[in-house]
Amino acid sequence: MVTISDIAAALGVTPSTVSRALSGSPRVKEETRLAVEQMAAALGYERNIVASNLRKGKSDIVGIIVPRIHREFFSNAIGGAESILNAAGYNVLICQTHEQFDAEVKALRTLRNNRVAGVLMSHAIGSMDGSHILEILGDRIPLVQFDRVFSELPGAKVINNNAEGAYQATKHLIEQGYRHIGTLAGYMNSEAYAARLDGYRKALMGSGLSVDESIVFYDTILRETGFDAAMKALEAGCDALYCAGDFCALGAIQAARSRGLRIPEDFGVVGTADESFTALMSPAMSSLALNPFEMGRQAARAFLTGEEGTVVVPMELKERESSCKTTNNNPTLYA
Amino acid sequence: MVTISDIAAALGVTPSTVSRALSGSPRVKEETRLAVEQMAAALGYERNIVASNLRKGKSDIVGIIVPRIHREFFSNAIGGAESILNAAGYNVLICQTHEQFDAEVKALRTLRNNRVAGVLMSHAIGSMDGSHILEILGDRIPLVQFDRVFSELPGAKVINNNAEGAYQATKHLIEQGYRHIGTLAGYMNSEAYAARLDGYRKALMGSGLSVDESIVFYDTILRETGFDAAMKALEAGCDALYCAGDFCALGAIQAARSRGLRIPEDFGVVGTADESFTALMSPAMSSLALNPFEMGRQAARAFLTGEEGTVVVPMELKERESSCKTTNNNPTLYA
DNA sequence: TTGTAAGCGTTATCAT
DNA sequence: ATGATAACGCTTACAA
Repeated sequence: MVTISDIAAALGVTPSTVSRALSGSPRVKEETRLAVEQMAAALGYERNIVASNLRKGKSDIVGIIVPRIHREFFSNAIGGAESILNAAGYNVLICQTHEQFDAEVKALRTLRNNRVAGVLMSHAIGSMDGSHILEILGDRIPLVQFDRVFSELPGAKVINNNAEGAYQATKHLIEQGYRHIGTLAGYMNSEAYAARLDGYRKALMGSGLSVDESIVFYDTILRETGFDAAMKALEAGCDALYCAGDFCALGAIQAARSRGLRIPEDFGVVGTADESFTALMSPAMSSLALNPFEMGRQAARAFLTGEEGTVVVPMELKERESSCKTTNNNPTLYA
Repeated sequence: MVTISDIAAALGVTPSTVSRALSGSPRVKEETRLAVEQMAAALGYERNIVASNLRKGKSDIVGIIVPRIHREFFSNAIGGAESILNAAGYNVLICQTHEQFDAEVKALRTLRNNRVAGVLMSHAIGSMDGSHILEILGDRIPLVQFDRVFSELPGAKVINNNAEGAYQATKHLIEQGYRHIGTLAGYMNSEAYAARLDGYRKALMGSGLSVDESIVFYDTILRETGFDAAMKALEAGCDALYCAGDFCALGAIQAARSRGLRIPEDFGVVGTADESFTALMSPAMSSLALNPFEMGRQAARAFLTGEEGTVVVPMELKERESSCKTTNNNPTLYA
């Protein structure tokens, strides 16, 4: 591997001059800068970033920790962060925790030991609080939390406006004529799910409908548990469900079908996350989109600017067949 | 940040001793090793991997270059590679090319300049050959190509047995009673698609059916182009299509439905890639799975062992509703 | 404008 | 078993 010393030797100057020339310092004669650049090209020189980073005491790598990259939400969030970070000259080191506390600790240590410039993270379900994050990163490595955040930690945060989104989704169901609307609410130890339940309640109350706690179902985010909860909801006389996830919403649709109900005529469903299958299935499922790409962008931007506030990214209701018995402006993709 | 010198000073020994103690050298007295370890823990020391790597002239980072991480195939392949590499003490730096040659060159340079231990890659559609790869990585950074490979490059390769898989998929359609089977074949400048077409042809010929070139459609991998090609196939009297992708297969199903045909009774479809929507839609789509997780694992293993051969990962036909007019052992998820 | 020299934190080669 | 020293490749005061 050719180094700046090789270039210096070939030109009869010192490594410092070469270093200055290559890093665009003004304290170099135009003539020598040209000579250095030409020689560098001729020898096929490429700066050793490892050495450069060691000397400068900083890194061009930003670590991103997520539960699993194959979840669309996270891969899109990573894509959004990357688009901003690459443009700013940073590279991205991605770690998965598979929702496990131990893996999260290991990832944090790895990033710290690699002296990354910063960490963007969405914590594992297995992490009950953020004390380990603070302890490992210290106050030298900036942290930006997104989606799954520990409010008690300092630093920037990027979250969705879950309450507002769920409010809109529920209001949409009301406007479509559904009158006994339940919810698959998810896990209440997650701030995001709690906020969605809040929005659901506010929408009902705001429309003069009562909140029936017997059709609020907790801890249901999988298709299977969504199916079971929806069966109970049907027995309780529900005619629609706002679901805090897409997979449990899918289960709800299957449950309604197993009872011979038509969707959306007899039963309405809105999911959350806008997973790609929701638009492809038949009937196409309405879903509250999380805008992960934008969340990733905002997280990256917060890292770059160093602003420590909380950024709220709007959600967007995708109205499709499964909840539109009145209007049908978003027909299924199936002709 | 606490360094080995701090530990050394605190114990009245030299940095060399501390370094040896911490890296498990046998040339350290058990007693001092213990003292060093305790002091390291007490001071909260963590090895500076950047410095270590510079000195050792190697890195614990493996670069992975893919077109886009949000494609399920690639995020799963990355997951597979990561599972092996993390266990072996490596970390993973992920770069996306968005299918563009320029971005691929930039990614290769970034990884080279970071002196990564190796590169696992699946090249962009925009890369017409692999000369830039060889030129940038040289022979110092080991390269493993997976899925999209340039055969002419040296080094390890991991590919699917596309010909065999497409053969099985087409044979399955024949066994289900379809008799005029066309194909949406994809791009012939990709070795993977060419091999699939080959398998399709062999299956027809092996069953005594003739290959009708008028129902072999090229350059169709999107839903939209799949729809258009399928319409032509229907006019030509096709009763089934083997599709070299899942999205064009979705288009084909939509085309058949738009003509009032029932699936699978009147028209059979098999896609390729086993995208998750295929199992969720109705009718559930049969698809030839690519086993991306296993491909990632094999790519990582090839890097670790240094073996330079070509590993062939088997594909797996997922028989679902869209192609099973005889048997229906894989009903749709909708009850 | 360029050179000198020190140092980032670690590890390897000597020597003791 | 430990210490002294140099070196990995680069950057940056400081000096000239």
